[in-house]
Amino acid sequence: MSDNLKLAELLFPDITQTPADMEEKFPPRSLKEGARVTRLAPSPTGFLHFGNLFAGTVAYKTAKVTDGIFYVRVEDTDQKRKVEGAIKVMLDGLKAFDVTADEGVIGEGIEKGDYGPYYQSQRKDIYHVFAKQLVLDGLAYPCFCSAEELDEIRAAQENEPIKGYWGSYAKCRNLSFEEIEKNISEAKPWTLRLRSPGDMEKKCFFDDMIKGKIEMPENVQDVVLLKSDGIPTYHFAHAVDDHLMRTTHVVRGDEWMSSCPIHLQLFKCLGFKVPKYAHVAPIMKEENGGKRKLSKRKDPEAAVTFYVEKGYPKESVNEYIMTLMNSNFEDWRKTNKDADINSFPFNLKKMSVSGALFDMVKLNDISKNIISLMPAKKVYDYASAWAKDYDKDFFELLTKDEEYSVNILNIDRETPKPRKDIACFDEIKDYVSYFFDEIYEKNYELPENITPDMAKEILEAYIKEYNGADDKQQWFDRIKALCEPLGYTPNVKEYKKTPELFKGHVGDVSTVIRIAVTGRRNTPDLHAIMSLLGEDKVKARLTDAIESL
RNA sequence: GGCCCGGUGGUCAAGCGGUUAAGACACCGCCCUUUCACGGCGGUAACACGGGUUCGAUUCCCGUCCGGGUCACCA
Repeated sequence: MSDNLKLAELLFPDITQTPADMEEKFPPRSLKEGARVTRLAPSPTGFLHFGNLFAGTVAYKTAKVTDGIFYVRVEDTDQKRKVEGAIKVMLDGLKAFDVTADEGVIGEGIEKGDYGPYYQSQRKDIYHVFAKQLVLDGLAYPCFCSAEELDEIRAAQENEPIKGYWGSYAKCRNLSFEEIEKNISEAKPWTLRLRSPGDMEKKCFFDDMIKGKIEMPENVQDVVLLKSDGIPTYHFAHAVDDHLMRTTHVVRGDEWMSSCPIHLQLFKCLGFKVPKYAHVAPIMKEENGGKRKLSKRKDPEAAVTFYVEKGYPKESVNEYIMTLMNSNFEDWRKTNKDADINSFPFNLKKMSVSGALFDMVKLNDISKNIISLMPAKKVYDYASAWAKDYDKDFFELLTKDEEYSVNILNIDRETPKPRKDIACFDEIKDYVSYFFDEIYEKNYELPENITPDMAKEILEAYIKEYNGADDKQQWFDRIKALCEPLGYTPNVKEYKKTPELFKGHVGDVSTVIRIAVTGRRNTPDLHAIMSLLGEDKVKARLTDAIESL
């Protein structure tokens, strides 16, 4: 019995299956030519970062445009970082923006597909099959170094160009079988390390779908494959899982770029075909003129829940993400106004190589456009669904009289040039507040050229003339008729020519009325507002204004 | 520090040997207008720097500077 064989049996006595068994159990997928298999592999930290959504969307679209498979795998190999309910937070966040998995972890504790389990913590035996094979091939060995010893090694490597467990620093690399056997019998904890066949003089290459051709020195580090608890490190799990789950395109953050030499080597040692890589640049945030990654701690917008809580429609966030992903998306959208976002020909190769700054103003612009194009009923449905979860009181108010609310939201909507006032549903309460006495806040602050007496004079005259049954033309004619007797002109142009002849113009008169009725100087179409409010309420407000001024 | 990657207006970005260097957001002005929006028209504003290669470089090469990533029994 060779030493490798003895060692393999010593380390993995219970593993009887072979890599060939695994190949048979998880055969290549029969998908049509060109179909890509992608995945999102988050670790369950209880926080879904915008970057996860972003990378997830990239992976999702990549699969969708090729009629492939997008699956979710949970990378829960770090026991120390486990958080209760994390899976739900993650899946809810993805689902809120239509990133839904075809396979893998599709719900808390719910898995779908033939390539599972999709929780890494449940794949221990699978990893061990390949770990054992590596030992058999002389490509892996147990390491008994303690954390302290590892620290010492690091400390000794201050001036070494290549750090880590390699070369003469790899103390356990050449332990004899007897030494190992002794350590094991003494129950010393061990990790399994790769016996790296790398040559630091040689380069390794790969062609990244986003970054292009990359050349790096080969890996020479004897990286840890299995931690002392027997659970694999990211590197090892990545190789085994993405191979066995038949991932064709590994979409992940570009912080992984630098470990590619390790991954390439691992695939080679395991006899796996290397998948295509697509390393996505992170979304950045501006700070003191510099750039840094969107930070979970500092930036509320780093959390996907932020967009849900603010009430951004999923369409808005998705469109914004698309503009960041493929900058030709905006042009496409311009010529395909009503097309389903999924019919956009997303192209991995058009992804930006470096990280884009997150632009809230742009998101708002996109969102305003999208909401402006929605029918009032849809805005109502979205807004009330949002309010139900995030503003209970407002929800009651908004849904008390659906027709009334829909009509409010319909002002200046469904026209060729709809208003673009609302970016997220969180803004609606304020936007419509003057329609509801319960939340209406009066504010009679007048423009500088209008004194309270002038305003009072206008309102007193107007309240006598006001008729709730007027159509828009009649309504405005009546306001105009008010002008001259009070010393204003109904003609704005005339006023601009000879302002000294008048106290003001129709605009001033209607502004006073607007303020009295809505408590604001700027609103959408006043006639529509007053019609919705109804004669009684309008009169009450006018009266109140006259008394308060 | 070693190794990677990147640097076109304030932002997102087309262009990749010869262009008046697109477009979008933001900003400014004008028009429209009872307010605010919307819409229309116009405008300000960019190839990090220094060397090459070339008839010609934003585009190719080298260096500098700047920015980002990474060097764990974390992912």
